[in-house]
Amino acid sequence: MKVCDHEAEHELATQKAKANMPADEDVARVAAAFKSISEPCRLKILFALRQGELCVLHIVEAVGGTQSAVSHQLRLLKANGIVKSRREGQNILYSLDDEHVLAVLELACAHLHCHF
Amino acid sequence: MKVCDHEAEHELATQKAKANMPADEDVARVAAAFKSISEPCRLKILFALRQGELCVLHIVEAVGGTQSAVSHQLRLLKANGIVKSRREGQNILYSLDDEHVLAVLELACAHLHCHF
DNA sequence: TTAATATATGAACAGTTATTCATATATTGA
DNA sequence: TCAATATATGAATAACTGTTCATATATTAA
Repeated sequence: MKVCDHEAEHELATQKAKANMPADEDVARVAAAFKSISEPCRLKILFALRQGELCVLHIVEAVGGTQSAVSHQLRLLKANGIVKSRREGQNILYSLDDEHVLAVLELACAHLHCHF
Repeated sequence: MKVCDHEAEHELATQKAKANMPADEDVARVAAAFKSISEPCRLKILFALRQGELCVLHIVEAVGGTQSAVSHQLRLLKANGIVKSRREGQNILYSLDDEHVLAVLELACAHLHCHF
């Protein structure tokens, strides 16, 4: 069954692409991670957390929106391993989960020729 | 107006977070870029293109789904600067836009402790 | 224990998005 | 020019997701 007119040349690349395709379940994990940082509201939270730990109301102050909305978004970010949190008295302090998060942010900005 | 009980300590971080927050328009661009690589179908396309240039029907073969769905997704990826394309005869050959794309993919996998 | 502060969460609605279907455009060979 | 192959796209529907509102939980101070 012919697929296109350059079968011979690209057959190998197609075979390799199929062979190296991660399992659906792994693709879903990566997709979920990216999805969690793909909404403006959540992305703003990450930009805010570049400064270090912040409690929820300070995040609300920095990114705008309601306490409830920010809290929902923080839960999603945490569930996807993008941020982590610890309690300190009445406050929950959030921070970026690890250095990968900041690195991905910076790569994306470089790709888009941004500088912040 | 008191926000929480550690005002003094974190006041500075909050101020810096607000001062360094990119403009809404820039946040939206970054968000759009991440959103375009946050769906399993589109992510599979990127994984396939790690092997190099592939025509549409070969991509369809590698990632599954219909020709139409893949074509719609490719358009989105291209509009967001994630992939590029060139015509060769009857075929359109797609490839990753630049090295940042692969780097982001690899960082994400590292973050999730994947190895592919 | 009671009041105040900080954070989290369930349900519902509104807006967004992926897929499908039918069809259109573009290139090539006969 | 006609047929075949490869790719793209508009419209419609179905599924998903973010926000809001009301309320719940947790910590601290009095």
